Amino acid sequence: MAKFYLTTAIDYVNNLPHLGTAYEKIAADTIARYKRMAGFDTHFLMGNDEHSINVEKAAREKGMEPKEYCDVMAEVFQAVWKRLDISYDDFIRTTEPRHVRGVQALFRAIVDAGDVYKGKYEGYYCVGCERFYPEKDLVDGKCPIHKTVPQWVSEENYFFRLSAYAPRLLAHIRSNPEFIIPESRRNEIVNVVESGLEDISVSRASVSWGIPLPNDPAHTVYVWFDALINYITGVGYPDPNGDYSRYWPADLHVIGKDITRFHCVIWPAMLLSAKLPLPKTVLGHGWVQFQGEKLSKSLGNIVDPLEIADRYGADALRYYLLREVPLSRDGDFTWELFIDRYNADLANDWGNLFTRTVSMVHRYREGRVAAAPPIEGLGDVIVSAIRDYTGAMERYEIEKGIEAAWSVIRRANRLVEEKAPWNLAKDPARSAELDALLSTLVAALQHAALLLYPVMPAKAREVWETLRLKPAIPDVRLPAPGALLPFAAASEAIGASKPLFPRIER
RNA sequence: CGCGGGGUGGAGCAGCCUGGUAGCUCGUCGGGCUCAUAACCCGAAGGUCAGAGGUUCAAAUCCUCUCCCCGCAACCA
Repeated sequence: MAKFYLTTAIDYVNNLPHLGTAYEKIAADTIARYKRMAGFDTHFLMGNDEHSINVEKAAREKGMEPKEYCDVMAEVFQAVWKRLDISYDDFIRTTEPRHVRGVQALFRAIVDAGDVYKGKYEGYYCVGCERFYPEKDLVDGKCPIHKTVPQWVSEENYFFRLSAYAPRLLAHIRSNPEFIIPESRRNEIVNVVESGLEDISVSRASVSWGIPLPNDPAHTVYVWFDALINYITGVGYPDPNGDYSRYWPADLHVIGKDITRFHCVIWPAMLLSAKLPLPKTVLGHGWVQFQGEKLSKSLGNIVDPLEIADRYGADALRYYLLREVPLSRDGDFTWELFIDRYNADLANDWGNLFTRTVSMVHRYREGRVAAAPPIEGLGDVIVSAIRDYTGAMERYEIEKGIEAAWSVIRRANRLVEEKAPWNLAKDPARSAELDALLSTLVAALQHAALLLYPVMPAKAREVWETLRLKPAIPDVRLPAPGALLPFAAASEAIGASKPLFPRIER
């Protein structure tokens, strides 16, 4: 069986999950669910990034040990992901022994390759920011944020010979168009690499909350270097067998556009140095704004995704984000648009098709659906919807996949008007026509639910269960091109009609 | 010359790479239906595709310039 290994960025534990982080996880989760449904041996990794001086500091401020603080945050994060129905297969924390071991092994490999050397890291350092500033970024010689005079600090550090990898990186990017998507991100990285790379500092002598260098335990691994390695330690590196041999290289890293440079330049260079295969694709998605403004701590508009999920359900939030915000672009969340989409698409189209169908099956046929094949070309509509859907999902164009599913829903709603079942029901001679129509509508619901399952797993399951379809939806596979799911002849009455998405009144 | 994204009927977008009747969803207006969550279905109105110049038989689509909006460069996916 073909495998598919995907990851999201691991989250820095100093920030709570917000709408933007949730978007990334939801998108990745939908891809993972789709891949499982398409028959791939799928492995979906997420995790938390727990090292660095800032984490240590945050912990101390709360009167906790760093590890203790990270434990609490790991619980918080995973509770949110669970609430949003994120189906990760594994959750890695960078303080785990398996990660520490792998980081040291990879670091060792890079040292052995001759790509690490000791140098002096120096510059203007702002204590408030905990970071160095290039001279050009200072304002009147002061930190642009704290307006204080930075210290001149110099520290012995280990450097990674990133500069040496520019030609190979460029060649790789050029000959593998799918390595960085969307294309705009790819062009950006090509520019960066073409303009030359500088070696980077990969250790800190002053930070104790980190992973000790294998070759010099007085230093710890720089947090970014440490974090990136999770993608291989998460599947068992350095053990060459087991999950590592099965899943690496990753098929997809889903990350935010701000960290594409780390993932498309530094990370592949590290792997090249260690002589490990590179990930197939890095997808740098855009931002979700809130009511037209960027989510930011300083603006104080960080949105808790659970607030939305608690009010209208995780599926509605998932739907909105995936339908409204293509991975390749920035998008916006506004309550007004959310309610529009919810009512127009979920309540009126899908939800209404569901209730009207279920209700007619009960009203006209005591809840029993006859085993009849789809009529009037609806089968063709479904077949082409599946084809469009698969093509879109393979390109990670989830919004287009959703549209394909909607083509089935719209056609089915139209079919009801065309056939006027309320008239068929009055004429006993047309009983067979009514049977055929009803089973066609059930087939439409069945296939729409299947296609929408990766996006809205809970609601798809609800449709599936009400219609008494078997096997259970997570076990169903996408039908082969040109084929339909086998029609599940009803041996029992279907469930009661109940709104899938109650309208939001305003 | 810091980097990037975008400007298409009231709103949000597709189309642009691979020039050739301007498409979709929502909203508005009119009609139909009654199975359904006042939902569904049909029809209509509404756009000189930011602006100027150029290439071409033909440009939203290619080239040049200009204007405007928004991100990044600073917590943050």
